[in-house]
Amino acid sequence: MFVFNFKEFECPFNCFAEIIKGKWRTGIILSLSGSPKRFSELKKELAGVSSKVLADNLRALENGGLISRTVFPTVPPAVEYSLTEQGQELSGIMDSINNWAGIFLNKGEAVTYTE
Amino acid sequence: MFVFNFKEFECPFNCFAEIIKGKWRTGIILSLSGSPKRFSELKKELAGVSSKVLADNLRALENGGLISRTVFPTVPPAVEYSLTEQGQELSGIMDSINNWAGIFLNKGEAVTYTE
DNA sequence: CGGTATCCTTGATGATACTG
DNA sequence: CAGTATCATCAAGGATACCG
Repeated sequence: MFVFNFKEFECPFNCFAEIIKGKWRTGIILSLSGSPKRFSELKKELAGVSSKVLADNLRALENGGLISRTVFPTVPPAVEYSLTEQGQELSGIMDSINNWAGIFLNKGEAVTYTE
Repeated sequence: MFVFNFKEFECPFNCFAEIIKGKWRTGIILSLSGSPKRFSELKKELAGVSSKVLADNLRALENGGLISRTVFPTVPPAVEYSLTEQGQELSGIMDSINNWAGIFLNKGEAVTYTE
């Protein structure tokens, strides 16, 4: 699998777009902003994601320095994912986004589309 | 073509993800945040986009209330796209994103934008 | 438990041609 | 000028099977 290096972008916004790209990465960041989680916990929380796709995206975010992966050498193995410092800053940005979109959605109720 | 209604999302972040979805919508918003632009100007600025894809995305953003489309009944026809009030608020959010990503790209050091 | 390895589907994008 | 109509392409995502 090809993992793009986020840091190779010239344009900051293209970099951001790559980071949150696809159907699952935003959910991963949001979930980990609550607390560190194990692979199976993430898979349960992100209802519908397959192991392959979840692993692919976790690898991309880890490679980009936004999350970190800690292996506990127990039997059976336990792996914990958490946000790095940069990942936590990103989750702050996502809070702003969440606020804006929340307001946007409420304004939407005032709009009447008569069809 | 199917145009999703942004306002139908429950989750604000999914709503935002849908709004900026794909390769071109962020560029459209950023371009229009500078000044209103005509179809051909946008196409020139977003190097590589096809008429079809540009039109599809403009339609989606217009439908979502983020940009507005004004037709001047001249010959040949002139059409101007601009941000709505909600679109301008979104571009403010995108500025925050741009700042964060700029810092991220410089590995955590403060970025100074001297203009 | 936490993944990989394959194969397949699907939808966004791109190329090209055409039009009021 | 500002699109629409078709068709082709390609990578993200999903299904399933398997493994240390």
